[in-house]
Amino acid sequence: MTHRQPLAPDMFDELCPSSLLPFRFGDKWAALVIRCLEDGPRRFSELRVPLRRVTPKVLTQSLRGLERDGLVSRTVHAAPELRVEYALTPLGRSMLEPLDAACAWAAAHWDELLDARDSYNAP
Amino acid sequence: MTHRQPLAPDMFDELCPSSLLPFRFGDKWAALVIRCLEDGPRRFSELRVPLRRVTPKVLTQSLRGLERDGLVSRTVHAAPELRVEYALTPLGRSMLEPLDAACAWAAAHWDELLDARDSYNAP
DNA sequence: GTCAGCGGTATCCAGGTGGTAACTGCCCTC
DNA sequence: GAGGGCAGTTACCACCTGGATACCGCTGAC
Repeated sequence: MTHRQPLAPDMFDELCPSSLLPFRFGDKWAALVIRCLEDGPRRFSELRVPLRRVTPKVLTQSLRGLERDGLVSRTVHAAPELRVEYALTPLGRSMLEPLDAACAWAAAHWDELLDARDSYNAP
Repeated sequence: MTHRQPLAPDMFDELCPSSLLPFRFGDKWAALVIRCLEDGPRRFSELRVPLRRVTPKVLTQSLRGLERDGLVSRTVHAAPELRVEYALTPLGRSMLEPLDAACAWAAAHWDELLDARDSYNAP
Protein backbone atom coordinates (compact mmCIF):
# COMPACT_ATOMS: atom_id res chain seq x y z
CA MET A 1 0.00 0.00 0.00
CA THR A 2 1.36 3.37 -0.96
CA HIS A 3 -0.10 6.74 -0.20
CA ARG A 4 -2.04 8.84 -2.68
CA GLN A 5 -1.74 12.52 -1.97
CA PRO A 6 1.20 14.38 -0.47
CA LEU A 7 0.33 15.97 2.85
CA ALA A 8 -0.46 19.66 2.60
CA PRO A 9 1.47 22.13 4.77
CA ASP A 10 -1.77 23.81 5.84
CA MET A 11 -3.51 20.55 6.58
CA PHE A 12 -4.05 21.43 10.23
CA ASP A 13 -4.15 25.19 10.01
CA GLU A 14 -7.89 25.32 10.47
CA LEU A 15 -7.86 22.76 13.22
CA CYS A 16 -8.31 24.01 16.70
CA PRO A 17 -5.24 23.49 18.85
CA SER A 18 -5.78 20.22 20.63
CA SER A 19 -5.04 21.93 23.94
CA LEU A 20 -8.42 23.65 23.68
CA LEU A 21 -10.31 20.39 23.53
CA PRO A 22 -11.50 18.63 26.67
CA PHE A 23 -9.75 15.44 25.60
CA ARG A 24 -6.49 14.27 24.18
CA PHE A 25 -5.32 11.18 22.39
CA GLY A 26 -1.84 10.20 23.42
CA ASP A 27 0.50 13.14 23.72
CA LYS A 28 -0.01 16.56 22.24
CA TRP A 29 0.54 15.56 18.61
CA ALA A 30 -0.47 11.90 18.50
CA ALA A 31 -3.97 12.44 17.14
CA LEU A 32 -2.65 14.53 14.26
CA VAL A 33 0.02 11.95 13.48
CA ILE A 34 -2.64 9.24 13.34
CA ARG A 35 -4.71 11.38 11.00
CA CYS A 36 -1.68 11.81 8.73
CA LEU A 37 -1.24 8.06 8.55
CA GLU A 38 -4.89 7.38 7.88
CA ASP A 39 -4.53 6.69 4.18
CA GLY A 40 -1.19 5.01 3.98
CA PRO A 41 2.36 4.95 5.33
CA ARG A 42 4.37 8.15 5.50
CA ARG A 43 8.00 9.04 5.88
CA PHE A 44 9.40 11.08 8.74
CA SER A 45 10.03 14.10 6.55
CA GLU A 46 6.59 13.76 5.05
CA LEU A 47 4.99 14.03 8.47
CA ARG A 48 6.99 17.14 9.17
CA VAL A 49 5.19 19.00 6.39
CA PRO A 50 1.75 19.37 7.98
CA LEU A 51 3.23 19.19 11.47
CA ARG A 52 5.72 21.92 10.82
CA ARG A 53 5.10 23.44 14.23
CA VAL A 54 6.63 20.33 15.77
CA THR A 55 10.37 20.02 16.08
CA PRO A 56 11.99 16.74 15.02
CA LYS A 57 12.71 15.84 18.62
CA VAL A 58 9.10 16.12 19.66
CA LEU A 59 7.86 14.31 16.58
CA THR A 60 10.26 11.47 17.32
CA GLN A 61 9.00 11.34 20.89
CA SER A 62 5.42 11.14 19.72
CA LEU A 63 6.16 8.45 17.14
CA ARG A 64 8.11 6.37 19.67
CA GLY A 65 5.18 6.56 22.03
CA LEU A 66 2.78 5.41 19.36
CA GLU A 67 5.17 2.64 18.38
CA ARG A 68 5.56 1.53 21.96
CA ASP A 69 1.77 1.23 22.27
CA GLY A 70 1.59 -0.79 19.08
CA LEU A 71 -0.46 1.82 17.26
CA VAL A 72 2.17 2.66 14.67
CA SER A 73 4.83 0.56 13.00
CA ARG A 74 8.23 1.78 11.95
CA THR A 75 10.00 0.16 8.99
CA VAL A 76 13.48 1.01 7.84
CA HIS A 77 14.37 0.45 4.20
CA ALA A 78 18.13 0.77 4.06
CA ALA A 79 18.50 0.23 0.33
CA PRO A 80 18.69 1.73 -2.16
CA GLU A 81 18.46 4.81 0.02
CA LEU A 82 17.59 5.40 3.64
CA ARG A 83 13.84 5.40 3.94
CA VAL A 84 11.86 5.10 7.16
CA GLU A 85 8.17 4.54 6.90
CA TYR A 86 5.58 4.93 9.60
CA ALA A 87 2.22 3.23 9.22
CA LEU A 88 -0.84 2.49 11.29
CA THR A 89 -1.01 -1.03 12.67
CA PRO A 90 -4.43 -2.73 12.78
CA LEU A 91 -4.60 -1.67 16.41
CA GLY A 92 -3.81 1.90 15.43
CA ARG A 93 -6.38 1.81 12.69
CA SER A 94 -8.99 0.54 15.13
CA MET A 95 -8.37 3.65 17.16
CA LEU A 96 -9.71 5.80 14.37
CA GLU A 97 -13.19 4.86 15.56
CA PRO A 98 -13.05 6.50 19.02
CA LEU A 99 -10.99 9.28 17.50
CA ASP A 100 -13.72 9.97 14.99
CA ALA A 101 -16.32 9.89 17.76
CA ALA A 102 -14.33 12.50 19.64
CA CYS A 103 -13.87 14.66 16.54
CA ALA A 104 -17.57 14.44 15.72
CA TRP A 105 -18.44 15.51 19.25
CA ALA A 106 -16.00 18.40 19.06
CA ALA A 107 -17.37 19.53 15.71
CA ALA A 108 -20.96 19.35 16.94
CA HIS A 109 -20.32 21.17 20.23
CA TRP A 110 -17.45 23.46 19.41
CA ASP A 111 -19.54 26.62 19.65
CA GLU A 112 -21.09 25.62 22.95
CA LEU A 113 -17.63 24.96 24.29
CA LEU A 114 -16.36 28.37 23.23
CA ASP A 115 -19.42 30.09 24.64
CA ALA A 116 -19.00 28.29 27.94
CA ARG A 117 -15.41 29.47 28.22
CA ASP A 118 -16.30 33.02 27.29
CA SER A 119 -19.12 33.32 29.78
CA TYR A 120 -16.99 31.70 32.46
CA ASN A 121 -14.16 34.15 31.97
CA ALA A 122 -16.43 37.20 31.65
CA PRO A 123 -19.75 36.55 33.38
CA MET B 1 -33.43 14.50 39.99
CA THR B 2 -31.71 12.92 42.92
CA HIS B 3 -29.11 10.17 42.91
CA ARG B 4 -29.89 6.56 43.69
CA GLN B 5 -26.87 4.74 45.06
CA PRO B 6 -24.06 6.15 47.14
CA LEU B 7 -20.72 5.95 45.39
CA ALA B 8 -18.59 3.02 46.47
CA PRO B 9 -15.05 3.62 47.72
CA ASP B 10 -13.72 0.88 45.47
CA MET B 11 -15.62 2.09 42.43
CA PHE B 12 -12.47 2.68 40.43
CA ASP B 13 -10.16 0.16 42.02
CA GLU B 14 -10.37 -2.18 39.07
CA LEU B 15 -10.04 0.61 36.55
CA CYS B 16 -6.71 0.95 34.88
CA PRO B 17 -4.99 4.21 35.76
CA SER B 18 -5.91 6.62 33.03
CA SER B 19 -2.24 7.41 32.50
CA LEU B 20 -1.83 4.02 30.87
CA LEU B 21 -4.40 4.75 28.22
CA PRO B 22 -3.48 6.40 24.92
CA PHE B 23 -6.10 9.08 25.47
CA ARG B 24 -7.39 11.34 28.16
CA PHE B 25 -10.54 13.33 28.66
CA GLY B 26 -9.83 16.65 30.26
CA ASP B 27 -7.27 16.45 33.03
CA LYS B 28 -6.20 13.34 34.85
CA TRP B 29 -9.42 12.84 36.81
CA ALA B 30 -12.09 14.44 34.63
CA ALA B 31 -13.31 11.23 33.03
CA LEU B 32 -13.81 9.59 36.41
CA VAL B 33 -15.64 12.65 37.73
CA ILE B 34 -17.99 12.54 34.74
CA ARG B 35 -18.63 8.87 35.38
CA CYS B 36 -19.49 9.66 39.00
CA LEU B 37 -22.05 12.23 37.89
CA GLU B 38 -23.60 9.96 35.29
CA ASP B 39 -26.70 9.10 37.27
CA GLY B 40 -27.39 12.27 39.16
CA PRO B 41 -25.84 15.23 40.99
CA ARG B 42 -23.25 14.62 43.68
CA ARG B 43 -21.77 16.62 46.51
CA PHE B 44 -18.10 17.44 46.81
CA SER B 45 -17.59 15.08 49.72
CA GLU B 46 -19.50 12.38 47.87
CA LEU B 47 -17.12 12.58 44.95
CA ARG B 48 -14.19 12.22 47.30
CA VAL B 49 -15.30 8.72 48.27
CA PRO B 50 -14.46 6.86 45.05
CA LEU B 51 -11.79 9.41 44.16
CA ARG B 52 -10.02 9.08 47.45
CA ARG B 53 -6.63 9.12 45.78
CA VAL B 54 -7.28 12.70 44.76
CA THR B 55 -6.57 15.51 47.17
CA PRO B 56 -9.28 18.18 47.56
CA LYS B 57 -7.14 20.73 45.78
CA VAL B 58 -6.82 18.59 42.70
CA LEU B 59 -10.49 17.63 42.73
CA THR B 60 -11.42 21.29 42.91
CA GLN B 61 -9.10 22.02 40.00
CA SER B 62 -10.71 19.32 37.93
CA LEU B 63 -14.24 20.43 38.78
CA ARG B 64 -13.42 24.06 38.00
CA GLY B 65 -12.08 23.00 34.62
CA LEU B 66 -15.21 21.02 33.84
CA GLU B 67 -17.36 23.92 35.00
CA ARG B 68 -15.40 26.36 32.88
CA ASP B 69 -16.00 24.17 29.82
CA GLY B 70 -19.71 24.00 30.57
CA LEU B 71 -19.66 20.25 31.14
CA VAL B 72 -20.55 20.38 34.81
CA SER B 73 -22.71 22.79 36.80
CA ARG B 74 -22.10 23.84 40.38
CA THR B 75 -25.04 24.79 42.58
CA VAL B 76 -24.76 26.07 46.11
CA HIS B 77 -27.65 25.51 48.49
CA ALA B 78 -26.93 27.73 51.47
CA ALA B 79 -29.98 26.75 53.51
CA PRO B 80 -30.78 24.89 55.62
CA GLU B 81 -27.18 23.76 55.59
CA LEU B 82 -24.26 24.31 53.23
CA ARG B 83 -24.65 21.94 50.35
CA VAL B 84 -22.79 22.16 47.01
CA GLU B 85 -23.98 19.95 44.21
CA TYR B 86 -22.18 19.13 41.01
CA ALA B 87 -24.16 17.83 38.05
CA LEU B 88 -23.64 17.12 34.37
CA THR B 89 -24.98 19.78 32.05
CA PRO B 90 -26.59 18.64 28.77
CA LEU B 91 -23.25 19.36 27.12
CA GLY B 92 -21.48 17.25 29.70
CA ARG B 93 -23.99 14.47 29.27
CA SER B 94 -23.46 14.56 25.50
CA MET B 95 -19.81 13.85 26.14
CA LEU B 96 -20.68 10.45 27.56
CA GLU B 97 -20.99 9.26 23.98
CA PRO B 98 -17.35 9.75 22.89
CA LEU B 99 -16.28 8.75 26.38
CA ASP B 100 -18.11 5.46 26.02
CA ALA B 101 -16.57 4.95 22.59
CA ALA B 102 -13.13 5.40 24.12
CA CYS B 103 -13.91 3.07 27.02
CA ALA B 104 -15.26 0.43 24.65
CA TRP B 105 -12.11 0.65 22.58
CA ALA B 106 -9.93 0.37 25.67
CA ALA B 107 -11.87 -2.63 26.94
CA ALA B 108 -11.67 -4.36 23.57
CA HIS B 109 -7.95 -3.73 23.02
CA TRP B 110 -6.57 -3.58 26.53
CA ASP B 111 -4.66 -6.83 26.19
CA GLU B 112 -3.15 -5.89 22.87
CA LEU B 113 -2.03 -2.62 24.40
CA LEU B 114 -0.34 -4.34 27.32
CA ASP B 115 1.31 -6.87 25.03
CA ALA B 116 2.61 -4.10 22.81
CA ARG B 117 4.20 -2.35 25.78
CA ASP B 118 5.71 -5.55 27.11
CA SER B 119 7.26 -6.58 23.83
CA TYR B 120 8.52 -3.05 23.24
CA ASN B 121 10.24 -2.91 26.61
CA ALA B 122 11.66 -6.42 26.40
CA PRO B 123 12.00 -7.57 22.78
C1' DG C 1 -17.92 26.34 74.20
C1' DT C 2 -16.14 22.72 71.81
C1' DC C 3 -16.05 19.56 68.21
C1' DA C 4 -16.92 17.38 63.84
C1' DG C 5 -18.27 17.82 59.09
C1' DC C 6 -18.53 20.48 54.89
C1' DG C 7 -16.25 22.72 51.11
C1' DG C 8 -12.84 24.21 50.13
C1' DT C 9 -7.58 27.46 50.03
C1' DA C 10 -2.60 28.34 50.61
C1' DT C 11 1.95 27.00 50.09
C1' DC C 12 5.36 24.43 48.49
C1' DC C 13 7.48 21.05 45.61
C1' DA C 14 8.80 17.12 42.16
C1' DG C 15 8.30 15.23 37.83
C1' DG C 16 6.87 15.20 33.22
C1' DT C 17 5.92 17.52 28.80
C1' DG C 18 7.02 20.27 25.32
C1' DG C 19 10.19 23.61 23.09
C1' DT C 20 14.96 25.71 21.17
C1' DA C 21 19.05 25.26 19.16
C1' DA C 22 22.65 22.93 17.59
C1' DC C 23 24.77 18.87 16.01
C1' DT C 24 25.45 13.96 14.01
C1' DG C 25 26.21 10.16 10.55
C1' DC C 26 25.05 8.44 6.24
C1' DC C 27 24.21 8.45 1.46
C1' DC C 28 23.69 10.80 -3.04
C1' DT C 29 24.46 14.28 -6.33
C1' DC C 30 26.90 17.94 -8.42
C1' DG D 1 35.19 17.04 -2.10
C1' DA D 2 31.30 20.09 -1.08
C1' DG D 3 26.74 20.47 -0.34
C1' DG D 4 22.20 18.85 0.55
C1' DG D 5 18.57 15.79 2.05
C1' DC D 6 17.21 12.21 5.33
C1' DA D 7 16.40 10.71 9.95
C1' DG D 8 17.18 11.69 13.62
C1' DT D 9 20.11 12.94 18.58
C1' DT D 10 21.95 15.83 22.34
C1' DA D 11 21.87 19.32 25.78
C1' DC D 12 19.46 22.52 27.99
C1' DC D 13 15.41 24.94 29.70
C1' DA D 14 10.56 26.71 30.96
C1' DC D 15 6.21 25.68 32.11
C1' DC D 16 2.40 23.04 33.69
C1' DT D 17 0.25 19.22 36.20
C1' DG D 18 -0.39 16.90 39.93
C1' DG D 19 0.60 15.82 44.72
C1' DA D 20 1.68 16.62 50.00
C1' DT D 21 0.55 19.05 53.84
C1' DA D 22 -1.50 22.30 56.39
C1' DC D 23 -4.88 25.47 57.20
C1' DC D 24 -9.45 28.22 56.81
C1' DG D 25 -14.46 29.88 57.82
C1' DC D 26 -19.00 28.39 58.49
C1' DT D 27 -22.70 25.59 60.46
C1' DG D 28 -24.98 22.34 63.46
C1' DA D 29 -24.84 18.98 67.15
C1' DC D 30 -23.50 17.74 71.73
